[in-house]
Amino acid sequence: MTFEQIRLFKDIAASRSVSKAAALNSVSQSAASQSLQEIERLLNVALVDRSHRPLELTSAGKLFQDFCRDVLRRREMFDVAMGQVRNQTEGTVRVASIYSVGLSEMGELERKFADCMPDAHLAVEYLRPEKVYRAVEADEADLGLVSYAEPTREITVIPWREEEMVVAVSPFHPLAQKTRVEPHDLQGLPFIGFDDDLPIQRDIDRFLRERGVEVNAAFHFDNLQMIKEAVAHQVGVSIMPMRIMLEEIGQGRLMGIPFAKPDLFRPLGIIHRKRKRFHKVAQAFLDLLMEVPAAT
Amino acid sequence: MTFEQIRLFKDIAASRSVSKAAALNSVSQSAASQSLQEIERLLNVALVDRSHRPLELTSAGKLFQDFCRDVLRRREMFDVAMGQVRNQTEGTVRVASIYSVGLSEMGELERKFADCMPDAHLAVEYLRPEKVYRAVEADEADLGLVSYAEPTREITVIPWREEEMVVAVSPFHPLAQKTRVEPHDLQGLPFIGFDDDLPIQRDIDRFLRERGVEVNAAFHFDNLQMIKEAVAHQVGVSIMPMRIMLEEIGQGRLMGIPFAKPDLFRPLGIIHRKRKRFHKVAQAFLDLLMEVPAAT
DNA sequence: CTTGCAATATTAGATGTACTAAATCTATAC
DNA sequence: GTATAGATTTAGTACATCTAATATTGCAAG
Repeated sequence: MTFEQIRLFKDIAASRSVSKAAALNSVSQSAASQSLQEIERLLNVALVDRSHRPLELTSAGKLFQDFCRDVLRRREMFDVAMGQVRNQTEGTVRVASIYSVGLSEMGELERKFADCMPDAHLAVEYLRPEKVYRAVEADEADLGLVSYAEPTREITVIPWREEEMVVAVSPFHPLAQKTRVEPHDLQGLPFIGFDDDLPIQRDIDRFLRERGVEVNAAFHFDNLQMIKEAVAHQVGVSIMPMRIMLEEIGQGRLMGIPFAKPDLFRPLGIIHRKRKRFHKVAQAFLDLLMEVPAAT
Repeated sequence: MTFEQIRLFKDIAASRSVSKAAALNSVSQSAASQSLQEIERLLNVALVDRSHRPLELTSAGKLFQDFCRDVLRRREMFDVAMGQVRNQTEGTVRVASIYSVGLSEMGELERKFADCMPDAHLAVEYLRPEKVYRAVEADEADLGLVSYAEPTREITVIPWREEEMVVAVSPFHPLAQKTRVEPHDLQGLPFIGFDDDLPIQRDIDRFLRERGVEVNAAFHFDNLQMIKEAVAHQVGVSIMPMRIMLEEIGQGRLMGIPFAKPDLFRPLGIIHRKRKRFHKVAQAFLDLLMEVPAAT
C-alpha cells in the first residue's frame, strides 16, 4: 500500500467521488478506480458502497478513512521536521575547535565564509581537545580543529598549517630587548611549560634537548591561558605560537621573540570522521580552510 | 512510498543492517538496498551513514525511524479494528423488525439459523415501523421486517408472507362461542381499531365497507399492544393477525375467531437497501426467511 | 417504464517499477 | 597487506500501474 493510494482514498472518502479524487491527484479516473479496488483487494474488504450515488463508505471504509487521516497527518509532521533538519544539516557547518585555534582566527574565517556563502551558517564550538575528538566521532561536528592531530579508528586527519613557535617573555624580561633569540639564550632560565603528557611539551623538550639546552622547569599547566599569565607575571619564559599571544602583545603584557632559525612549529590539523561525505556547505568551508594562507 | 518500504526501513534502522532487514522481510539483500536508496531518493536526503559499519542513522534517518514506528503502530491498530469490523459485518446479520413480527417468530428463526450457520450471529432489533425503515436506509440493518412494506428511493421490498386476519374478542364475548364468523357478525359492535393513517386500518376499513358492515368505532390506538388490552377488557372487538395473539390466547385472555371466508390478510415484507450485495451470512439468513413456510 | 446523463468499472496495450542473481565495491578485522 | 562479511551496481525479467477507449451502472427527468 502506497502513500499515493492513501492520499487518493482520503480524497475519495472526502469527496465521495472517484473521479473528483482522481482529478485532485492528477491521475485518470480509471487509475483511481483501479487503485481503490487494489486497496480493497489488499485489505480484503469493501471500503465503499457502490450501490448508491454519491458513494458511501462502509464501516470498514470509515475505519480506513481515519487511518488515512492519521497517517497523512503524521506524514506532514514528518515533512516539516525533515525540512528543518535539511536546512540545519545542509545549511550549516558544525566546527569544533580547540580554544587556541579558534579564538585567534575564527572571526576572520567566519567573515570570509559569510561572504562566499551568504545563505550558509557556521556553528563553531570551542572545546577542550579531547572533546573536539569526541564531537567529531559522534558526528556532532562536521570538522574539528586541533593541534598535534592524531588519526584514530574513526577519525581522519588533514594536516592544515604549521605555526611558528616563539619565545614568550614579559616585556620587562632581559630577552625582551632582542629581536631574535638562539635556543641557548634560554639556558638555565625559569621555564613555564605544558603538562608533560601533551604533545606540544614533548616537542619543546625534544627541541631543547637536541640543542643541548636545559631550562629550569618552574611550572607546568595544561592550558595556554595559565602559561601566558605566568609569563606575564615574570614567573619565567615559555615557548608558544606567536598567533595565540597577539592579544596580550597588543596590550603590552607579553612579547614574542622568534628564534633566529625558525624550526619549531606547532602543527594544526583538521579532523573529520573517516570517509565522511561532506555536504556542499561543509565542503565549501573545508575548501576555504585549505586555501587561506597561514596568517601571521 | 509503500508500507513494505516503511517496514523494511524500520528493520534496517533497528538492526543497523540492510541484509538482516532484507532477511526479516523475505527479500534479497539487493532489493533491500535498492529499496532504501529509493526512499532516500524520494525524500531527497541520506537516511543512513554508510561510511561506518554497523550502519548508522543520520539525523534525518532517526526522524524517519520515528515516523515509521508511528505509522506502523497506527497500522497495527487499524488492522485490529478492521478484524473486528470484518467479524461483525461478515459474521452477523443485522435484522430490524417491527414488534409484531419479531416477538412471535424470531425465536424459532434464530434457532434454525444457529443450526445451519453455527459461527454466525443474528442481531435482531425490535423497532417501531418507521425506525425499521430508517435503520435499513442508514445501513444499520441488513434486513428489515415490516408490514405493509412500501418501496422508497432507497429501499427495495421483497414480499414475504400474508397473515390471516381474524376477529379478536374476549373469551367472555358472545362471539367467542363461534368457531367462524361472517363479516356481518361485527355489524354495530364496539370496535377497537388502529389509527386511521395506518395501512392496516385502511385495509380493515375497506374490507368492512365492501361487505356493507358498519362497526361502532370505539377507540383507536397506534399499536397492537393497546388494542389487545382493550379487547381483553371487553371494550370492544378488533381484527388482527392470529399469530400476534398467540400468547394472550394461551393465557385465556383473548380469542381469535377466523372469518368463514378468509380474505383479509396482513402482508409482511422484507426490506433492504436497493441493490445491496449481501454477504454470505446475510444471504443465508435471507434464504432461510424465504424457505420457511408461513407458520400458523 | 424508458431515456439520457454522469459516474464508475473494465479491458487492452504501453510504460515503469521492483525483484533476483551475479558481479563489484567497501569497511573492518586479522 | 589479505580475507571476509556486507553493501552496491548491473542486467534481465516479471509484475504493477498507468492511459485511452469502451462498457456498465445509478439516478433523475419525461
